[in-house]
Order: sequence, then structure tokens, then C-alpha cells
Amino acid sequence: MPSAEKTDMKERILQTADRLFYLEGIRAIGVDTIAAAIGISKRTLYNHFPSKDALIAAYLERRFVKARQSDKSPVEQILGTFDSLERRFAAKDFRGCPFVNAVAELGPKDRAVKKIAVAFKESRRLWFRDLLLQLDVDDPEGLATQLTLLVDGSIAQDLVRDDPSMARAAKEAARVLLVNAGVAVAR
Amino acid sequence: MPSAEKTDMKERILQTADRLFYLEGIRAIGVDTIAAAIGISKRTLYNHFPSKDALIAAYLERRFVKARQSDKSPVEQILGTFDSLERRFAAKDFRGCPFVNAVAELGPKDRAVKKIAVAFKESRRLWFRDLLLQLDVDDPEGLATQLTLLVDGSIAQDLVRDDPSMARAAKEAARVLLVNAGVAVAR
DNA sequence: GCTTGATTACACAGGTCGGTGTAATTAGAA
DNA sequence: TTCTAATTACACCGACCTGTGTAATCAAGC
Repeated sequence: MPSAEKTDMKERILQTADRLFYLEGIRAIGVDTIAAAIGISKRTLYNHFPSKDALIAAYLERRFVKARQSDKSPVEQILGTFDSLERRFAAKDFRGCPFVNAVAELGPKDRAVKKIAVAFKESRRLWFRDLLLQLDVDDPEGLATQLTLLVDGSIAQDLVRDDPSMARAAKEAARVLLVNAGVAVAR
Repeated sequence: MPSAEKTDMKERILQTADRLFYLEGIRAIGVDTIAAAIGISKRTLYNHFPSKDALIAAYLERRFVKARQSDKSPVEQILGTFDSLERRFAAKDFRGCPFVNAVAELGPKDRAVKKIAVAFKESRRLWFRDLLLQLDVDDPEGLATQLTLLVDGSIAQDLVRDDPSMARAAKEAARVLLVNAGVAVAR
């Protein structure tokens, strides 16, 4: 009973599923493909996940990474978000927001997928909002929402255009919104 | 040889394909489903379209509607875009941007789909840019890009959240960007 | 009435999909 | 060694998919 390898196997399956689901699409990748890519039998995969739906759910939950702590200033963290985005856009393995893609792929009926997608979007909005609260702006809730629009907008645009500069355009717009809210932004 | 009905048939197929592809997803809908929904045989569908891929292409091209003329002021047209968006969000048959969804569904390899998606995004950016040119702003190209980020961002957010107010948040941000560019915006 | 072209029903090919059943095999723990 | 649990190979199921072949039917123009 290799307890270490058992979790490793589950994690290996998840890693491969993550890569294939994200890069090729959830509907485009079958369980056989995932098993073959790892070099395990399909039976083993089904010993760790009861169904493909469960694997999809685990994939999305694993993508739901919490925002990390940072000692940078709130403004730097907010604007730095778009620098990170630009770096991710430039990577050739970037293919949009996995949650938006999953909702688009699986349709409006899949309540489970939509639920986690909403939770993810809201968590990022709250991350922005908490930073804005430290900046004493008038409407942190509304401004946080607007920043998420710029994030998701640049992601969607880069997905179809393959143009990482969309992140910089979003950053410029974010800067204008911050300045308009009375935040002192280094130029 | 019903020449009028022949084109009607092709249009009827396209209308049904549009509805089902958009609402349920391209991969989720088979040609049998489309034919059955119209009440025609699958053979008839294949008499009008050589393959499902051709039907998908026709569907996307039909979605590529040119921007209509308007006698409203450029500012009203720009901000009115977000009012239209909010109305579309509120409709229960709204399910995101068909081009972004198609790219997300069909993967990065489908060059044809990506091409028309890029063309659509660029046409909307140019529509914004031409309006901004009439307003004599400093950087019409960049500002037009930023406006498209707000449009696509609100679409993506509404897709997962089902929250039409995202359009209003985008409109507020757009107003700030316009004011910042020196445009006189009615308040 | 005859011709012509569109449409029909229907079977079917060839493939992929998610998921299961089963018996053999492996490897670690006792 | 012996027991146990994971993994393996592999066949198989039913469902769905895109696409085709065929022969019959229908309707309109001449």
C-alpha cells in the first residue's frame, strides 16, 4: 500500500488532466487520452476518480489558487497584476481563463462548473477590493469590479488575438481609473 | 425547383444552427439535433452544407454583423454600446461572445475560427476608433483598445455571473476613460 | 403527362466517447 | 512467505458522432 505513491498517482493524473484540459479543451480530451499520456491504464484513472465530471471538478478546484501575500504596496500589487498577465500572455501555453472556457464549453446547464467559476471571479474581485480599501478610495466595490473587467477583457482579447500587449492596454486603463479615484500613482 | 424556398431552407438551417450552437455550444450540438429541430432530414442539411465545419463557419460569418449607421453623437454611440450590452445581458438567451466561445470550444488549432474571431474583434475596435477620431482624442487607437477590453470583460463576467450590471460598471469605467482623454461627457 | 430537382426515410459505416467487468500481475507489509 | 491492495491488459457495452448511399416521394415547370 504505497501511501505516498497513491497520492502521487492522483496528483499525476490531475497534473496531466490540467495540462490537456486547459490546452486542448475539456470536451476535446477524453479519459483515454489522459491515461495514455500518463502511461497508466484507464482503469487506474477510474480508481481515483469516479467519473470524468469528478475529474473536471477537481481540475477546476485545483486551478482555484488563492492570492498570495505580498509586501508590496496596494497600488503596486494592483498594477503588477497586469504585468503578471502580460507575462502569462506571452507564454505559449496560455489559453485564456480556464473558468470562462469551462463555462463556455460545458454550457449553461452545468451548475457545478458555473458555481466554482463565479467563486473564482468573486475571489479576485474581493482581492482587488481589499487592496482598494487600503487606498481609501470612494467606491472600492465598484472600482474593484471595473478592474476585473479589464483583467477578463484582456484575457479574452489575448485568447483570440494572441496579443500580450492587451495586458499593457488594460494596465494603462487601470492606472487612469486609479488616478480618477484619487489614488497617487507613480508615473 | 422552388428557388425562393431553396434559399429559405439554407437560411432556416442557419437560423436553427445559430440558436443551438450559441445557446448550447458548438460541440454539444450534433447535425442530427439541428435537422430534427427544423423537422428536415439530415440528408437535406448535408445538401446545403458539405460538412459541419462549413456550417460552423457560416454560423460565425452570419454572426459577424457590421455596425449600423447612427445619427447619434460619437459619445452617445460609445456609451450607448454598454446600454445595449446591458439589455442583451438581461435577455435570458444571452450566452457570451459567440467568437470567444468558439475559440474556447474548438481549441487553438482551428485557424479558420480564430481568423474570423480576430476579424470580429478588430472590426469592433475600429468602430470605436473611428468614433474617437471624431472626438479628437490624443490616442484613439489605444483608447479604442481599452474600450474593447471593457466590452469583452463585461461579457465574460456576465457569462459566468449572470449579472447584467457588469455592463453598467463597464460604462462607468468607459466614461472615466473618455473624460480623462479630454472628451466632454454629459453627466 | 413528363421531366427535373429537392426532399424524404432509413440503413449503415467507421469512429470516439464514458464507463465497466474481469482476471492476471505486481509490489510492499506482515 | 503470505496477505493485501494497487495496477495492469483487454475486451466490451451502449450511446453518440459525422458523413454517405440509396431508393422512394413530392412538387413545380414545360
